[in-house]
Amino acid sequence: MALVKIATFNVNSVKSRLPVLKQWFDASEGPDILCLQETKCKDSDFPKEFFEEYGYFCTFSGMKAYNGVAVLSKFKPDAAEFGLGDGKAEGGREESETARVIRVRFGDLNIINAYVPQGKEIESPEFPYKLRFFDRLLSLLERDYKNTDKLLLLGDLNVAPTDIDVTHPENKESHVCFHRDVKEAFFKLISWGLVDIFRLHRPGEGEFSFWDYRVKDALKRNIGWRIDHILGTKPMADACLGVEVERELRAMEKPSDHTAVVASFEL
DNA sequence: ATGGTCGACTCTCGA
Repeated sequence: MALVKIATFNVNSVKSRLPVLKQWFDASEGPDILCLQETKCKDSDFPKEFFEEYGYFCTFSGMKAYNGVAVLSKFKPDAAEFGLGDGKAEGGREESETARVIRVRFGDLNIINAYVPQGKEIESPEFPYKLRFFDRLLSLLERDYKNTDKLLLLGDLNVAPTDIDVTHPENKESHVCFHRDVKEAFFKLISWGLVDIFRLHRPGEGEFSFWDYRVKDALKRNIGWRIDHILGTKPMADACLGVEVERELRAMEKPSDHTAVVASFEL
């Protein structure tokens, strides 16, 4: 049995976020497993050495300018896979899908780090693509895992599933991260056998992971969204001791618009 | 309050 801290953080460019990450790692021990999204750099540019100095093994898959995911871990992964693995990437989207999903296994612990497409606008082709992406995540769970496995699905899922996950739900019904169709897709995924572990430990209002750069004093006024998620099977929910939202990272110089969410497990 | 910024890459797009 050991305490294992597992985190998700949309960094909006890993290279520009190194000072924030450095302060975080220096101030505390740093999570044991850190899932990043929107690293925005190709694999040859990934700042591997930075993370290795803090004792992390690096598993990453990126592309120039957009998307990109990474799993930094204090344990060496036993296996790693990229993308949804269903051979169904639509024309021209192969590269971006590989840069949106990483699956890593440590013994019997399975981690899926996902950056779900944002969806642009309801009337755009990107929105139905986003909905299909959720369906394909569900197919991946059905295909490769059991809901009795130790499994976490975490990352920027670009959906605020309930009214308390946004600041003003009444005017967000046509937002791609709050439309009923995307909430339905989220709950369909959940119903496979996942628990919203973040929400389980933080049931109150005002628990957000993202504060838009464009909203004046968004962090101070706490105008945000809960779109970064830590979902897990029941064995993982049972093993979770607590969840922390690292608001201080969002308050630092040159923050990401998202912050890190960290769950502690007794595994 | 996705209006207002930020990051990557050419100046405009994506979030």
